Amino acid sequence: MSLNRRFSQQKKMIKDALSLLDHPTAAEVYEEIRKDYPQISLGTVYRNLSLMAEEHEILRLSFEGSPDRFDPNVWEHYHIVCERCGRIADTDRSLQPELLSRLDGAVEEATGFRVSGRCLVFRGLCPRCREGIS
Amino acid sequence: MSLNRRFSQQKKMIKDALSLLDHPTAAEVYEEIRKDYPQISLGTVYRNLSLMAEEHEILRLSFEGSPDRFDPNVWEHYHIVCERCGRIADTDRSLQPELLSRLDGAVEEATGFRVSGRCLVFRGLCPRCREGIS
DNA sequence: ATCCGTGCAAAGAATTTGCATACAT
DNA sequence: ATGTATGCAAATTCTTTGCACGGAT
Repeated sequence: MSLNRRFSQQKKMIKDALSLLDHPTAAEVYEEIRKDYPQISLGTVYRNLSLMAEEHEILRLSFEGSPDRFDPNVWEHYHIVCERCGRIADTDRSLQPELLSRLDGAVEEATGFRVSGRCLVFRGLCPRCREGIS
Repeated sequence: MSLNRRFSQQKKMIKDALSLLDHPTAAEVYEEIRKDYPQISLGTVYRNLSLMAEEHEILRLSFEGSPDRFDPNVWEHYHIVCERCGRIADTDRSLQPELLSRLDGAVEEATGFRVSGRCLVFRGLCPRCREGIS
């Protein structure tokens, strides 16, 4: 049942924009590509991003109050959003596996669910925005 | 500058539906209320939910692939979604404050952000869906 | 009597989809 | 030659908003 997917120049441009832009929305990817290739269509951007996310080639991220964002880093990792400027940073290296499995264990015990993954989004102030506040 | 908000029957129905339905979407709240009060309008449901969320009277939750959901429990708490049936459960009591502050601390150290909150969504299989799988 | 909240419908934002053509295989 | 992927535009889905009217204060 797996379809034969072809290589396309547009898909490559989309992946490039993804790495360049850090956690962009589809519209941001579209605008970036348009600089070099104005005939790109927003539908193509959405189509490729959705397909790649389905195939786990990239991640689709959902943040409250913003359109979906996309991430070429498919390793499970987590994010923190600056509540002042909206900047998004990865928290990967900060979360020891030991801490996560204790967390999962606690959740499993309390809910009876079997945990297979997590989506952790922290909120806070980024270094730049912390200056001049206190 | 705070406006005088009035009491309305509709707002009460919406809060009632919220507690009844666990993590419903606006459309689900709307359908529930329509059973008893068919003239309710979806706009009114959205208007009230958005206002209440802004005033921190309820929470607005964003899950990937689903419209926003609403929660009358305003204490910071977390959720787990069944990847088979979509059921959403709370994980509150399971997460010891000690574990969370270690998590926050690790994130702060790695990112330089100051953490002020988190939105934790776990993924897994609910007890019902685990049966008959292995 | 005032003026906020409602119902309705239209507008708006985000995303998906149908179709004819272009292009990778 | 075949059949996906594209560009375009229309369609969907989710959510917000403008306006005249009804209801809470």
